[in-house]
Amino acid sequence: MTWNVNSLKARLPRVEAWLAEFEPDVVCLQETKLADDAFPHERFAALGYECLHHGEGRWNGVAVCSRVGLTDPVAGFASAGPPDRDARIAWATCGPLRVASVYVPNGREVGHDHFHYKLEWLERLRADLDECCDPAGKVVVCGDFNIAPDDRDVYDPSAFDGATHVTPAEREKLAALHEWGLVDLFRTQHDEDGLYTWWDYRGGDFHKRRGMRIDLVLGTRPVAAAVTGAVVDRNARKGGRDDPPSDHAPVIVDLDCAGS
DNA sequence: ATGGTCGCGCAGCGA
Repeated sequence: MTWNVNSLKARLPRVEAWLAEFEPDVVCLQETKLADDAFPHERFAALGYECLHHGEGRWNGVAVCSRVGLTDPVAGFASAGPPDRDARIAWATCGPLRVASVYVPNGREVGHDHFHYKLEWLERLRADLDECCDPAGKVVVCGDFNIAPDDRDVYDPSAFDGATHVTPAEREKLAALHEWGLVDLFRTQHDEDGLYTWWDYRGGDFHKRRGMRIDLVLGTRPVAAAVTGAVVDRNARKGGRDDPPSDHAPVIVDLDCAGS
């Protein structure tokens, strides 16, 4: 499962209730907005999870949590090179899977410095795969990509003309991940449009079904062959002042890992 | 009605 929680501090009761109900084996979180020493390891341990957190405090922050073991943790990019300026990726081995939780830079506006950072960040993610992973192995890269892979992943493509998340430049970087060997696991199960993972808080967008599918679970072909189902839990996007939701919903992919 | 919503943290930025 992957979920951009938009502050784990603000979302902890909701995340705990969700984990207790669905009991996923591997959990990737983004936008924890916590420093490492503020991560509630004991609360996750109480639910059976061992966690790797990579955070900085006010912004960003990612985690990989597992109840099937967690080894070989890497906080940040795994490949050679200078450290990332933000806390946006963490790698760990969970059972048979090599897993990355990623929070791809938003980009802000096309042409903005942050947009170039986004494109370079995606190139660096490809370098992690090239240097540290095998496309014949069982690798999962999931999280908030801040890219809608296709026009069917956006409620109104014309509303995003000239905006980030849909440009050819961003989609080409995503294509480079597919060329390496990653498959969009959700799309192995569902072809239709209108299936989103993020809705703006403003304007009642969630209730008007104005969203985007920008949270992705990518896996190598051996993983794709094991997929038995995939869903977005829209219910987790519901709620009001007494139980405020993240602006993202969790994406769950079921794998049959018998024999691995 | 010239906004609209969050989180962080206490102004205004980032999403």
